Amino acid sequence: MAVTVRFAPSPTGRIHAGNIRTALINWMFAHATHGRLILRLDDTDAERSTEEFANGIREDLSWLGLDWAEEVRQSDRFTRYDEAVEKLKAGGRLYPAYETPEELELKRKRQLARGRPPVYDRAALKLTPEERAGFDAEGRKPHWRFELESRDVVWDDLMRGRQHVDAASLSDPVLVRADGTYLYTLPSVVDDIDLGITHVIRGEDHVVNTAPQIQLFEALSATTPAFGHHSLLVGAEGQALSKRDRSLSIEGLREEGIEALAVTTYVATLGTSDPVAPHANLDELARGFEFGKLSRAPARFDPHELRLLNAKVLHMLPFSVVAGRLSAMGAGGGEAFWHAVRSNLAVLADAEVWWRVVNGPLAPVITDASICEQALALLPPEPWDGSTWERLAADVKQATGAKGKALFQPLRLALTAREHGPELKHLLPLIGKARATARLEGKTA
RNA sequence: GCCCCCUUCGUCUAAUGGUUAGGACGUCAGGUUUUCAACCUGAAAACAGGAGUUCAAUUCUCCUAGGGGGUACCA
Repeated sequence: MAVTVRFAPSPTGRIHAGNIRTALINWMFAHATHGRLILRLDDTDAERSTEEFANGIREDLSWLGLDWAEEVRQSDRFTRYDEAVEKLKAGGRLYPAYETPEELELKRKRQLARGRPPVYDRAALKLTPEERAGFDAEGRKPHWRFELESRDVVWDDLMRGRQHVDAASLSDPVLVRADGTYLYTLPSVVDDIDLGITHVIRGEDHVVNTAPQIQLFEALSATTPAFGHHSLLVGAEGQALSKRDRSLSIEGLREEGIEALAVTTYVATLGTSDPVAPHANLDELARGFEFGKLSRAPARFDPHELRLLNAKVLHMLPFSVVAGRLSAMGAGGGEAFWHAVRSNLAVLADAEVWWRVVNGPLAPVITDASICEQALALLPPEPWDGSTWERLAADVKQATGAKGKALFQPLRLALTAREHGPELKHLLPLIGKARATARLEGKTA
């Protein structure tokens, strides 16, 4: 059976590095197996879900180059969930409970105080028909719980190996709220069934959820998919990743000028036995993907390391990939320009500075007028190429007797107005004779 | 509180019941580029702690500590 996986964010916020890891693992697995990735928007919570966030998620995924074969949203599928509810009621697995959230909270506190796990006591299961009728007559609306079978639930996790969860230690999950809306559990399972999901790949925060979900698949007479739970990312200090940390949001990273490929490469190789090193594209990343390479320990997401990787990724990007963005920022210059400056960039936007150096206008910095004068006089006729600079430097050296830093620093400052930068050998032909002449004369050009 | 998972250089990790515990990133030093970056070479740098099993434990077992996750009418 063809692999079908899904990435299921809830559009109640923008996605961050941790979500992207889940998305990326799903994408790489689908890609490597020629399977399908479905984007599922878990928007059953109408209060907090917005179209704006949904757009933001699509935008972030697209920017990263993670495409999906199909999109579904849970808010379109309520009739399917209603049908599943009927089936579960008919099977005797769904029961109404009338406790208020406050009452449940109190029960939990009492259990905790006695050193007991806060597991629902199933009081509602012991209600007589008369008692239920009484609550209904009062106008109290029940919420609905799924009655778990008290047994050890076992599955072979794609990343963690054989897992056991004792369902007897779990509360019967609420599937339907008192107001009739759905919680995450049932829609997720019904969607996985209807969409033919073969592998549920998500973060380890869902490990325990898997037990009730497996029982739900069974109660709905469906085949259970394979499950895989990856470890979660933590921050540079080992702390849990916060959804509010903007430096970790995909939007924030993009605004900072980080390359999409740097983000995907970093997140895909972090916490794996592969070195964190630049890759040419997503395909290459997907080719190396194996569940077994993922460590079970949480990995640290360090923005500083990401920036270092970003520079390396940038240095190997071919001109064709950046041409459009360079001209969008007003830096023309073509391939020669790109190759001259790319290894001096930390983020692509830095190219703009060098474009001005090459294209002007630029006010030169004259620190040694006589060297500049000599250079001016010795400027050869165009066309200029990669050897022009070396000849010029040699000629000026001979004419002035200056050498080393005393020779090169004044020329660099006059020609580029800064102390550091790409090799003048590559820069000089791009600057051209007209601008070089003017700058050596101390004029802005 | 209870349950599950995890712990090897600063970071991501490899390997193994007997190894000089390997690699990558970073750091430091040298080279190269008469600048910076890039590049090349080299160096420093780790088995969380304690018991036990064993001729031998980083590796197996237990305990402790630390980290992560779960324990919702969140997802």
